[in-house]
Amino acid sequence: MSFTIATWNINSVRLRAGLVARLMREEAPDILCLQECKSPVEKIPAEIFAPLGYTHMLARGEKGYNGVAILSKLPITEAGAEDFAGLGHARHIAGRLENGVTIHNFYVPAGGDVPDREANAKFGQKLDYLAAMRDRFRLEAPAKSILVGDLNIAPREDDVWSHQQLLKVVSHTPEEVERLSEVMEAGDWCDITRRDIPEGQLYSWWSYRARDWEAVDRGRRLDHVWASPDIASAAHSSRILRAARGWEKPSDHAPVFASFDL
DNA sequence: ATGGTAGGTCTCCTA
Repeated sequence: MSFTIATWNINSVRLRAGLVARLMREEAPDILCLQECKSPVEKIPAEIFAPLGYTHMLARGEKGYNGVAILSKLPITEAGAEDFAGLGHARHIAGRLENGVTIHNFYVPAGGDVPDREANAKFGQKLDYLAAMRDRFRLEAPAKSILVGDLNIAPREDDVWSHQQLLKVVSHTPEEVERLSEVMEAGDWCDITRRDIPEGQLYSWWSYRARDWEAVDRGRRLDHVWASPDIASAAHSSRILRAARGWEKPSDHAPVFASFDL
């Protein structure tokens, strides 16, 4: 069995339902994981996605914040939605395919502006969230599992436009990068995107605030596809659809893809 | 050094 999975921080699934439909028509991933849906589950426009073949939906939502959804052409059943670090936010949902593969879809807290948990509670929440993810995967080593989402951390020097200039910017601080590597080591996860594309600058997010995001190209790789070690070798063809950042009324994130032959 | 844009919502909070 082969399938393609994509992860995309959509920044309002209702405002950008048309862009989701465009991605479904033009790229047709079998499974599309969304973050920042910013919608209660019952107001997600599933009726737009079902006619395009995405007849299965798993989701957690809140009124104006967070929210995660898995839209799938393949049958998928819910395999839990966990409240890491007890924040009470809709930041995780898991599903299981008929072949037994588990898919974790995460929206890790952004962490505010100041990288100091004393001065900024949101940064502390981000670190706590990552510690809870780490503990979860230490407790139960993931098998036949894929982890995707907006992890809000760009771990490598070539995952940001300037390593030096971002060392004290939330998303690329050494403390966050260390926490993310602890999550990865706890589950023995493989960073599929970087295994497939090991060289060169690679970004999945460009700020709305840049005057000309494409020319300036000050991006960060915040969105990730990981696999457990038993299925990592089945993954291939990773890519980031940078063009989607240039669509009309775009999300500030581009979708990240990987395919699996299982 | 600063401010820049975007979305959602009981007008400011979050990213």
